[in-house]
Amino acid sequence: MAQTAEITRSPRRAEMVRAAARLFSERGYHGTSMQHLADALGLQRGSLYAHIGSKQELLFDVVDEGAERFLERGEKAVSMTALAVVRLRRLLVGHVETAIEHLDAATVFLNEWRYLAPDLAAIVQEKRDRYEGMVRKIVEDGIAAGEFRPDVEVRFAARLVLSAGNWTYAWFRPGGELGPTEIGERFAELLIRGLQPPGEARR
Amino acid sequence: MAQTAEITRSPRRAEMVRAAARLFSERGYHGTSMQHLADALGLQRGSLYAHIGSKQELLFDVVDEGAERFLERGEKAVSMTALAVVRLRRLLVGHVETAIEHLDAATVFLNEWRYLAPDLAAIVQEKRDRYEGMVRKIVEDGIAAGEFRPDVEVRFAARLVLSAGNWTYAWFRPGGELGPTEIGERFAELLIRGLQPPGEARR
DNA sequence: GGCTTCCGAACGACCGTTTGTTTGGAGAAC
DNA sequence: GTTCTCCAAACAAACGGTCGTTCGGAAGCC
Repeated sequence: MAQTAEITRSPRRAEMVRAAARLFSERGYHGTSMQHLADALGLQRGSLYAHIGSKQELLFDVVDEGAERFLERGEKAVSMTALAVVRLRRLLVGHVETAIEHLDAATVFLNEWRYLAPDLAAIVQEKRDRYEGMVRKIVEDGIAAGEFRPDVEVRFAARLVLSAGNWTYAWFRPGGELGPTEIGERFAELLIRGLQPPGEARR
Repeated sequence: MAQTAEITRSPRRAEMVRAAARLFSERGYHGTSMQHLADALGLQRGSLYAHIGSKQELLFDVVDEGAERFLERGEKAVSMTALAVVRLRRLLVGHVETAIEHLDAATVFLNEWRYLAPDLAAIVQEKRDRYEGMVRKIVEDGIAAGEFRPDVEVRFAARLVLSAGNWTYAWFRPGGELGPTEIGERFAELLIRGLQPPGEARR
């Protein structure tokens, strides 16, 4: 064979994954052709295959990289020795920071992962579940410790928290008045305290 | 010309828009071919063009239909004569209900609208802004009336509310234990009261 | 007959991928 | 210092297939 497409992680390959992350996030997976990617790197279409196995493999690399980053930050937050409120705040700030620092990969991770083939999707699904489990753990701890209302439904609250966090950077534009950290903090604040003033009777 | 692609809304055409909504939501706009659509309707590829002008036109119809439904429900909620808390609750319940009743169109409205050509995207953007404005209005009213904390940032809170609402049906599966109305209500509850018990000191 | 609806073939363009070959340079051998 | 060998990187061309769209004509129905 003329060229072997090994699984090696060369620096050139990393460049390609990065370029793919940007294109996939802008145009979507199916909206991005290998021609687009080749153009972005100043290459011929076919030359890409000296470094990658397939377009699908490229998608997996981008998505998995995104997942790993969230997991890393999340684990730090859950394993802290602190009040649930503090840990939740830390996780949310980390979440938003990670998402915005790697906006392309995060966008692809959220919007395009469903185009992964079943076996690859399963790997990512497991990591998503693990992450959601972290949020649930914190909420559970908070209820047990009396920091959160005893009547909040754990699974529901966790989903809501992630939902809000995941949509946040759909409207984030770099150069706005608020940085990632500020957004994360306000975000946690609002979720923990709610819109109502403290002590307000329930309506 | 043999076939005129008018702007008429025939019943057959509506069928096509509905089928397109389902396919676009499942496979994405670029991941759906006219062949897929023709198969779903038991037709030949070319036959579709007796009813529609282009694939892009089909996307616009699906997205715009989704937008209109949200606006209709939203307007009912803002224009109510009631406490801001009540109106917010009503808007959120309506939002989730609408989204789930028309899950396909809502999904396309959220995930695929960015593939609209600039002039069509602008029309949808205006409607999105209008909807966001409604949420902002309610939050503003709530602050003015003392129902919400005076220090909540209106634009930020509104975005957060919509963010959470928009991701909610990404994980909604029909036949689960909770229906759309229940989800909407719990959703509003959590956003208004927060995770913390009432009267809890701020940490 | 006129209308709507669809078929079936064709259009040029582009898709992701494979292939054989060329290129430029690094390292060893002389 | 010149040759020779080797290798990774990229090129250019082609593969079979699919893309969205057009169009002439054939049915079916009023």
